[in-house]
Amino acid sequence: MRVGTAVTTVDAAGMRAQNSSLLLNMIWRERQISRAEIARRTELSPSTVSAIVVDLERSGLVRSIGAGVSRGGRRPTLIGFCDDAFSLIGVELGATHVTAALTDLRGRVRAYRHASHAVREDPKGTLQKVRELVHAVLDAERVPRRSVAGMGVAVPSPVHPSTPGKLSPLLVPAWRDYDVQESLRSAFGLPVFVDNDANLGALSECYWGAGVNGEDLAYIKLATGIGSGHIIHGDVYRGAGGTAGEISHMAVDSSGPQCVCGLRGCLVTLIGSAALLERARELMGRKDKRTLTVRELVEGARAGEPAARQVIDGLGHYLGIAVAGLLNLLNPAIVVLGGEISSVGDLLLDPLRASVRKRALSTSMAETRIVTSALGDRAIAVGAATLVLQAALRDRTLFPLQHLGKSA
Amino acid sequence: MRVGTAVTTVDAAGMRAQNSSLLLNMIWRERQISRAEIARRTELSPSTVSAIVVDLERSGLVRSIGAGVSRGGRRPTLIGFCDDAFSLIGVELGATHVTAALTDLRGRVRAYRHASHAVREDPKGTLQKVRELVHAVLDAERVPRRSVAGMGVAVPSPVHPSTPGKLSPLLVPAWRDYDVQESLRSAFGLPVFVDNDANLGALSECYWGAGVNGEDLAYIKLATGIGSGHIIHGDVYRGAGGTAGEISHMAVDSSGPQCVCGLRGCLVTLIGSAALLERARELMGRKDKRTLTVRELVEGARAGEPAARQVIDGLGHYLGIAVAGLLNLLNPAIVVLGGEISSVGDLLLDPLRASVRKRALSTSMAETRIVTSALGDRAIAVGAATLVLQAALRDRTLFPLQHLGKSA
DNA sequence: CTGGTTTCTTCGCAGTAAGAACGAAGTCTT
DNA sequence: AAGACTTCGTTCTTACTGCGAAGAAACCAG
Repeated sequence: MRVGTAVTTVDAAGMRAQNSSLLLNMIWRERQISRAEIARRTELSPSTVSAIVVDLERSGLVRSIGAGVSRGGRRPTLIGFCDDAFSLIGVELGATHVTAALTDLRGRVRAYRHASHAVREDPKGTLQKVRELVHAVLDAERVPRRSVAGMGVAVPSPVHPSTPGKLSPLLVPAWRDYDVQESLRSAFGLPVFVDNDANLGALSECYWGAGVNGEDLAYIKLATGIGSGHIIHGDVYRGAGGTAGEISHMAVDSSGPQCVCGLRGCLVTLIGSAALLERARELMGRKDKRTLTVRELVEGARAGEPAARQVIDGLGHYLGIAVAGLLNLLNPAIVVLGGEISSVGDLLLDPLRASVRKRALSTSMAETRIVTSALGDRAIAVGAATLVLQAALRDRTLFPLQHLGKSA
Repeated sequence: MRVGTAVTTVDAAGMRAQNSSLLLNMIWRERQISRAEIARRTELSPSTVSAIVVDLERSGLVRSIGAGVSRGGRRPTLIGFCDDAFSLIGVELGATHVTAALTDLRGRVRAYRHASHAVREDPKGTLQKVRELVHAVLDAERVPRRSVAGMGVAVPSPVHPSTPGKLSPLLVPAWRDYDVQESLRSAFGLPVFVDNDANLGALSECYWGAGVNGEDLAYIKLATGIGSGHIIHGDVYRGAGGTAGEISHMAVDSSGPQCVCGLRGCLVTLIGSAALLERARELMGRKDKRTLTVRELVEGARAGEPAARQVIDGLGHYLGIAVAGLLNLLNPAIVVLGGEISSVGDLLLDPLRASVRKRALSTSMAETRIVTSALGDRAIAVGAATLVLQAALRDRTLFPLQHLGKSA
């Protein structure tokens, strides 16, 4: 039985590593902070704080950035985090596209590439495409391989904790013989982290979006399928088999339409992109016209088109049933809606909140904020890069050694 | 932003505390293990292991229990955990009853008391009753106050993390001015831990029941209301506001009966005890007879009564919808059903599993076991005591100092 | 009985954080 | 403007921890 206890043994070096991480995290969070303030907050002794800061300075992760305001005595030296000390790579594999982003340690995108590709059907070509895009973003900013801490990859499939590189053979059968993590690790010689796209959307929101200060966050990705990602105690929650958050086939209306999965009224048959566009076409009465896109639906709703508004209202209604269940079950501090359709903002939030209010415990509802994402279409790729950042802030050794010369 | 990193600073004493906890946990888990084996598994040096074991022996938590089998050389001395070193108190507050259990450090009940009481309406009398029952179980085993590590209390209400002693003013308004934790702490001078009953059922299963070896576990309590508790990474998950797992009003059938909450087809209106008994009465055609009990329903189902079987089938059907949603959302390793009705076993599990299979992702379904509880009606009280055990195994200082004399 | 193995303890060593003392750099009062 | 007081950061000593080598004890095999 392994019942939630620290499983890590500690020696002197481990003690230093732990305190060092703690400081690194604090400096990263605060952006600038003095040694004295760190000592006060951590309750570490001033001498210890100084010693660790020297370490961190030597590795190039932090540096002095001038004096702060006095508190009645000598002015403190502010220590700042070096956002540019290392770069991160985030890759997003969608159903039909591949993107790569190069970010700094503050989640800022310094280079970005996008390409359409039949990801599901063509693993080999996809991996080749990824290599091209990653090289492109690295070259665009002339970033040496040495200063990259690692690579995160978002995949459109659940990821089993014990085989992080493998995609689900049921959902993406063509990838059966491919290992995303292994092939990219050997291609670039970098640490590679893989996770589900919705999970990384959640991580992105937790770090750079609406989830700031929130420990427990739920993210719902509205797209072809409906996926959710959950941050619990600041960490992505993956479940025992890595399929936590797969809510496409949650039943919300037993009298709804038949789904390919065999059930009636699955979330995806009611509010998946295909269903929404189909409904919009019906209401607009333009069956003959060429394919409608989500973008057009969003623009229509914003322009006040009744049909588009009606579709969004329906989305809010059904999504509310699922969100209410999620609130009662998980009680997150915040629910963030992502995916292109979420850009309609309040047009979606108003009916959604109304629907949720009717169904959720008033206490859990009162403590939960429901918002739409403000991070845009790069959120997933940035979330992938964030996975590396998160790991490296915990274990400094992930930041490659460099700057071996003494910085007087 | 506090993004899931160790928030604890470490010094030399903290290092020892952490390693000490690690060893204590291992000895507790293994029941008996040699120093050499501990050193191999933890990768701590033999000298360190010996030193810590001396510490633990001095505090009375472990002791030598003879020699083990040789691995080709000197026979190892086995160290065993002293299950009787301290006692734990677990209290359960139900809607209409109060129970108190005295357990050892292995979850064995050494004394148990039960009393009916109008808990919801009478806070003052309830607390008085708790004091009586606790004194009774202590006296029954002649346990001195000194050897009790603490008291856990299960309450029929969500518990907000920041105010653990307060019950929900919405669900239990009469308790507005009472603080369970504070009043019992001052009454007994012991550490008091409070949590929701379903959460503690989950904890109980994780330690003593079906969840052994499972880190992620979901427990569903089938009673007047439907509550669920979740163990995530070995810890009770409470959510941001403490209301995680309140699934009574999860919507599973939009064409179902009207619920007091305003919605149609809430779980509780379909499978709450009242609904099940009502349905059974209808099917049995004995509207005139006196009130049916859950016990009678269980016995009827076991005896093969068609009406009872049909009610259980319906329970399995609806519960399956909720469990499927839970699997897709949280993907636990195991789902445990508790509450009196769950004692029908396979009669419930068969239709439940069939219902779930139709709705859950096949991958998450494949990895999840669904079982009924085997712990009986004391599970919640024992879970409350387990809350203390869990805390004390992490932080040894919760075990009160005694045995100050040298044990040569 | 002898050589090899395993277990556990003892002792010196290295690494870490704590704490006291101190100089440096400001602020504030007079 | 001068001196007292406060805060900041460093240096040095001390205490504690875990590690590793060495050794004693206990056991097995031939």
